[in-house]
Amino acid sequence: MPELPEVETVRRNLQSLVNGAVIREVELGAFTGCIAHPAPQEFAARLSGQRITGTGRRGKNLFILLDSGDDIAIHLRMTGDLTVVLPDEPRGKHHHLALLLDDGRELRFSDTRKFGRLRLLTPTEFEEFKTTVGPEPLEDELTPERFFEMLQSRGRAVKPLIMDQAFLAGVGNIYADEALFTARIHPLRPADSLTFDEASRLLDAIRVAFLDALGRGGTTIKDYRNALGERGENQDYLQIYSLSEGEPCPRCGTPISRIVVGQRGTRFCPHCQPAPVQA
DNA sequence: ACACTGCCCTGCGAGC
DNA sequence: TGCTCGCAGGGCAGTG
Repeated sequence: MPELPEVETVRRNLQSLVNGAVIREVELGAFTGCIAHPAPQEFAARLSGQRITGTGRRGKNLFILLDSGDDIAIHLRMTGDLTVVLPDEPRGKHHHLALLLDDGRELRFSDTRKFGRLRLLTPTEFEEFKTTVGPEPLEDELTPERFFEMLQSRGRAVKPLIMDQAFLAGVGNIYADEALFTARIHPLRPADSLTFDEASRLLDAIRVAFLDALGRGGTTIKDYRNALGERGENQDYLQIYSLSEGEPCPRCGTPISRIVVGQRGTRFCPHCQPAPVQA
């Protein structure tokens, strides 16, 4: 499922593939529920004739900037897929939307599980939207001191907290497990119980996980493809997410545990990531 | 304000 | 072999 590195990979693809192109027409598929705002017909009408002037990203949200000043905000959720193809490319079973470009190519959106969403935002709506998303882990403004301070005021378990997009942008289930493993922090540790050293290690582990994955074109467990339809390679380098319960920890050999935290399957090493002490 | 639960949706693997 | 069932999960609405 696309998290920050995968969305950033797609953004870079789109930046080189469609920047400067004009959207001639928007072709709606049978399922228009993927267009969250405004109504599908208005969405299509307002996009037609617009030139793409750039791309952007905030956490897992991808932006396509238009010369009208509006932005298309896209969230791929679990199985959303954006690809740039020639018109003779057959449409997949879960094709939902196509932006027909003036050079003949198409920017297509497909999504098996129909969780992904597109919305067209005015500059005001865009600014408002950005305030709902937490800081970017890869930006320098997020210092270890600031991250520690953010954790200090929160009593909930650290894993669901770092996956909360309003708290921190871009971390999903895969990189949460990877980073907590690297930083040797149990996923159920209350956020405010982390020491400064642990907070610092966690932020660093998130950054390393993201940068490594970016360098390998993202993680493809099953569905993820970039805008060229290619798989990522980072799945071959995951430390713990791809392991099953009972398989040995790659660091110490202790059998890996699997629990459910905030409805998400969670892997950790009970030796390297000791459980919080109950009060 | 914060924390937590249920729901959306389809494909796939396990079990019988 | 073919069926049913339950699981996978990001974000949002609703609840406490």
